Amino acid sequence: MGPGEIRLTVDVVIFTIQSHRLMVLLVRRRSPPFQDSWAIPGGFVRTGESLEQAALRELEEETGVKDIYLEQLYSFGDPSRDPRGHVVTVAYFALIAAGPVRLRATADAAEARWFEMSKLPKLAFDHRRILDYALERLRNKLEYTTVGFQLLPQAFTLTDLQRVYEAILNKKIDKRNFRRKMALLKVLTPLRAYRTEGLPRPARLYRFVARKFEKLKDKGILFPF
Amino acid sequence: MGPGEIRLTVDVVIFTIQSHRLMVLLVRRRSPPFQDSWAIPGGFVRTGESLEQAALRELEEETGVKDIYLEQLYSFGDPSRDPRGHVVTVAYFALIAAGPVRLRATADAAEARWFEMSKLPKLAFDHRRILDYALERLRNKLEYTTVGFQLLPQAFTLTDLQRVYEAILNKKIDKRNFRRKMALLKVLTPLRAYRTEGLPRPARLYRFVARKFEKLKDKGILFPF
DNA sequence: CCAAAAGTGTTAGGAGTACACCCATGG
DNA sequence: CCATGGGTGTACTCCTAACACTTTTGG
Repeated sequence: MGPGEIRLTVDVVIFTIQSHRLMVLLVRRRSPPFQDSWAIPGGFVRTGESLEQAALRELEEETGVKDIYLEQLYSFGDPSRDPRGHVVTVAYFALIAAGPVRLRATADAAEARWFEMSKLPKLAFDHRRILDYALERLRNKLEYTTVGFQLLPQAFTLTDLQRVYEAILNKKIDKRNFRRKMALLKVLTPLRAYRTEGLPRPARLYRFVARKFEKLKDKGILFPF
Repeated sequence: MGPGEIRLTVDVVIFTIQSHRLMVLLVRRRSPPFQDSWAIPGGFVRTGESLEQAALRELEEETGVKDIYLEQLYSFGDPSRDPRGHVVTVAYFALIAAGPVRLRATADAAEARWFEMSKLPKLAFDHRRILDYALERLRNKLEYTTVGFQLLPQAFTLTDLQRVYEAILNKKIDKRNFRRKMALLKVLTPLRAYRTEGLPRPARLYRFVARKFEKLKDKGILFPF
């Protein structure tokens, strides 16, 4: 057996928020191994294609979305992870803003569905491990980057934002402390508009302003909730 | 061109400390492309071998060391990174305790040498980028993990430890603040012994005690120098 | 007027930072 | 006795965490 026999795939863990819950996109496998099991969307890397291009391609094939947050997660290469042979996968994770996403019908996967991260089905291959790792990374990044904002639409309320943090960290956060911290960070601009639908009292809408953020990392101001 | 034409390598960025300076191990290439250039040690992953096994194998081939700190860094897969074709590499970084390391003569690399991270030669492929990324990761990890201790022998003085932090972060740290923080973390046990050689006054030796550390991460006590 | 989510301030404790002098030893 | 690196404490600032009530609206 020579080195040429190793094959390379990318798998993309796609997160979003729905009803204040962290969701992940899974596809049902149509062929063996693990036929009919749920799996993280992914596929083989093509010759001449970068890893990130391959991940973006898989992402668009499944969801039709472009221009979203994408980050390399980790590479998994245990030779026994795929019964068909030695398949190394480079895992990515992607964040989609809360809201309806049209899932595409594809040739590869008959079915694609969002699952709550806290209610996962049995997964194919080592995909459960990949998902656990992705969640851990997302939790860590929440504390020192602005990934939290990537999961919201352009305009959102402070309560929306707090719910994102609570859903991912799986714990309650004090409302006053949360708002004070966000105010201190100065990465939010209040909009003229308010949200009124379904609310007893209108809630101010905000927008994330990325350019202000870079300096904060150097100043050590973070999000340690 | 099919997916089978992508080849997979591992490259291992091997750091150590010498004379209070952060050093990295490089090998001189004996064949094209980039013949005679310096490069990060690495090689093809073998079928049936895990990525970590491959990294450990390369590490041992170059240095003869085992049982050292090894962590996956990132995967680089730009199709133009190797002129011979599409070669994806999974980069690792390894930390070797300060002290003399016997570098092995190998078939692949005629020459292997330690270089100061601040005085690097021109490197083959995209290895400069990999090295920059490894240094960034090392700096970040220094602040919230115990990687700093991996670069020292079992017994060390507080000044030794401070020099490691200073070498990696490339800045002076206040001695009193550094020592107070280390005392607060309670991960060091003083030994009975002192170091006397070459010192005006003997310096207490310490040992790192890993078991005490895990809880600190949860408590949010870190190393933000 | 009642229910429900929006919005707001204070206090106490702990970590970070800046800063200067005495101590022990070898030559 | 002197040069050299080892070793120690204090004051201030700032962030964190805990905690409860008033406001605005729709029904």
